Amino acid sequence: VDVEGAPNRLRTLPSWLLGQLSARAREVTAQVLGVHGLHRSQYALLAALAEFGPQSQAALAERSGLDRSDVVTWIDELAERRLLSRQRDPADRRRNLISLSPDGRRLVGRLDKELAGAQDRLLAALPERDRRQLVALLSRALIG
Amino acid sequence: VDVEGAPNRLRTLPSWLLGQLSARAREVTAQVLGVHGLHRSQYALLAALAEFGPQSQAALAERSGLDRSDVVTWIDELAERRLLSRQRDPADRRRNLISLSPDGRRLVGRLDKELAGAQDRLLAALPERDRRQLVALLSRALIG
DNA sequence: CTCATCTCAGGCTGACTGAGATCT
DNA sequence: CAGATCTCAGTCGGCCTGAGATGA
Repeated sequence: VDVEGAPNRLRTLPSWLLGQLSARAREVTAQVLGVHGLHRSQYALLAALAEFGPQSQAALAERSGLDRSDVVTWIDELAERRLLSRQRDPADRRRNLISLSPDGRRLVGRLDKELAGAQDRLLAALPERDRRQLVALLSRALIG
Repeated sequence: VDVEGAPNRLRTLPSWLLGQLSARAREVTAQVLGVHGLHRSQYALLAALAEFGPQSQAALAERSGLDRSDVVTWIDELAERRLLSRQRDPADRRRNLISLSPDGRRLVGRLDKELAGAQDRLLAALPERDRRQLVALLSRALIG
């Protein structure tokens, strides 16, 4: 998409700019994760597991911002690839306790580096200082 | 989505932050336009027409960042509501010349104001100065 | 019984692809 | 002829809803 050729009404509209850049962000991250046969949602799940430890699918859905229904399917795949394990929680047998496997943990480390590279490509036009500024602004807009 | 409860790997990833804020942006703009029975894509078309004048559907697709196939359908609706007119271009009969109607032009003026209000809600946490900074950073990232 | 959790089936939308008809 | 334009049918991925089964 050629942003410069777009009408001023769009080129100056924050919501439109966000949509455009977010679309590019999707592409670069999907590309990186695709190499490992992973979906962006699956990285979110692995990230939540790496940082918060073993937990239920409901907790994972909440922390990764995914829908509980979809978590089922993503976890199915990850379990089959032995990146995590799914076992009934003995303390509450309604729950599945999801735990990252050693392979899963190693993969997260790899993905972190490769995703950092993807951000570099996405924000190639911005110097480091501006990238930090952008992240700060986005965070404040989301949290405030 | 609770951004603060998300894992650090996501909370600090530009692509993820963009995705989150862009999702909210979609909501607020879709809500505003929905009141007028319009889709976000249709506003993009009206904006391109308001700024660049009568033009072909292909030109509209290019400038609004939409797919040529989808433009057909959106224009169908807008034409039926008399917000624009669709007529064969006498100079090149492959083309449809799309022109904004007086009603269409009036509506664009209204939408501009209402969308500005939507941006205010989206970025309520940021003071005016930071909003300009955000727009500048997004533009530079997209253009560079 | 009520509520939480997981699972599955299906719907909806936006973005795209491919092919055909018309015209330059 | 090649190439541009418009149209339509259909696909695909991401996001969501609702209902059922199990268990606290």
